[in-house]
Amino acid sequence: MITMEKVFSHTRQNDSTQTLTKKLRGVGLRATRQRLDIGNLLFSGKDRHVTAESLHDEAVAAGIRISLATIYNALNQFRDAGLLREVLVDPSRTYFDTNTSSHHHFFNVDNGHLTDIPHDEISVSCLPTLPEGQIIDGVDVLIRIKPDA
Amino acid sequence: MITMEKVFSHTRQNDSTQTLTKKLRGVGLRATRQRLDIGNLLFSGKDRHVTAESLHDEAVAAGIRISLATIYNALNQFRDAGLLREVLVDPSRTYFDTNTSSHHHFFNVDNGHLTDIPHDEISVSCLPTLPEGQIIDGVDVLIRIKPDA
DNA sequence: TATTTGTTTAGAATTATTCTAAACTGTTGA
DNA sequence: TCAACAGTTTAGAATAATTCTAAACAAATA
Ligand SMILES: [Mn+2]
Ligand SMILES: [Mn+2]
Ligand SMILES: [Zn+2]
Ligand SMILES: [Zn+2]
Repeated sequence: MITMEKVFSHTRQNDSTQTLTKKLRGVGLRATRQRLDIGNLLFSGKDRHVTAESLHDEAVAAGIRISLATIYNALNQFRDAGLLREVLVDPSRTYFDTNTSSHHHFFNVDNGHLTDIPHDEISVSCLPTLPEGQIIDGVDVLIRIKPDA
Repeated sequence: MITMEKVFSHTRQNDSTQTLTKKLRGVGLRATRQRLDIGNLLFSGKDRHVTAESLHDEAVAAGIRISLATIYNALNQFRDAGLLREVLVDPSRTYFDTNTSSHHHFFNVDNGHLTDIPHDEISVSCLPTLPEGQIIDGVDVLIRIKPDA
C-alpha cells in the first residue's frame, strides 16, 4: 500500500520525528537517522533507564540497523547535552536515565532494576557544611532494596 | 642493631599485627603476610577510601612486594567479610571504604576525592513506599560538589 | 614433620568502553 | 539544486579495569 507518508517521505515527517529533530538541533546535534531512531526508543513512552547494551539489543530487535559504537556515542552526547542523566548503581555498567529532573532511585539488588523515586517523595536534610569554596553539583539518593526475608 | 622484635620475629609480633590477625581469623581468612600488609595500610590510621590501583601504588611505594591481583583478591574478600564497604562514585573504578558504618559522602567531581558525611549529619526522610515484598538493603547519599563559580 | 587446604601471582582472558580512520550524510550557501 | 564542508557512523583495533587459570607457595593441622 502506498501512503502519504511513504510518498512524501523526503519532505514530510511525522510529529514525533519533528519534535525529536527540534530537540536534537536545540542542543547542537544533527538529526541523523540513527539519533532519531535512538530518540524514538528513548523519548517516546514513559521514562526509562537503559544501558548501551540493552538499548542496542532493543534497537536490533526492532530491526534498526545501528552499531554499538553509535549507541555509545549518542548516549554520551545526549548526556552531555542534558537530554539524559547518568545513574550510578552498578560498577560494571553505565546506566542512562531519560528522566533528567531531580529525582532518586530504588535499586533492586536482586534483579538490577531501577525505579524512580519522585523528588517530593524523599527529603534530604543537608546539615553538613560543605568543604570550603565548594558548591553542590547534585545530590543522589540510592535506596538499595532486596526481596523480603 | 639487634632488637627483641628482630630476635623473636618468628614468635612475637607487634600489637597491630596481633589485632589484625584476630580480625582476619575472625572472618575466616588466614593471616598471610600480604593480607597483614594490606591491613596495616588500611586499618592503621584514620578511615580511608581507596581503589585497587591506588592501594597497590601505595604498597609499592612502601616497599611492600605484592601483586595487583592479590590486592583485588584482598579488597573483594575484605568487602565480602564486612571489613570494607564498596562505594559507588565513579563508573570507571571501584572505591573501597574502611568506614563500614552507615554514612554518606561528598564526592568532589573536580579531583575525585571522597569525604565522609557522618551518619547524623544528614537525614533522609524515606516517605516513598517500597515496592511490594521488598525491604531496604541500604541507603546511599552522594553529594557531588565542585569548586565555587 | 607430612599432609592438606588456602593463598599468591604471572600472565592470559574478559568485558565495558573508547579510539581510529575511512566511508558516508546532513547542512548550507551560491 | 547542488557542491563543499563539517559532522557522523562504523568496523575493527585499542584500552583499561577486573577476573581467571593454574602452578608455586605458605599456613594450618595432626
Ligand atoms: Mn562514561
Ligand atoms: Mn567488583
Ligand atoms: Zn530515574
Ligand atoms: Zn566513607
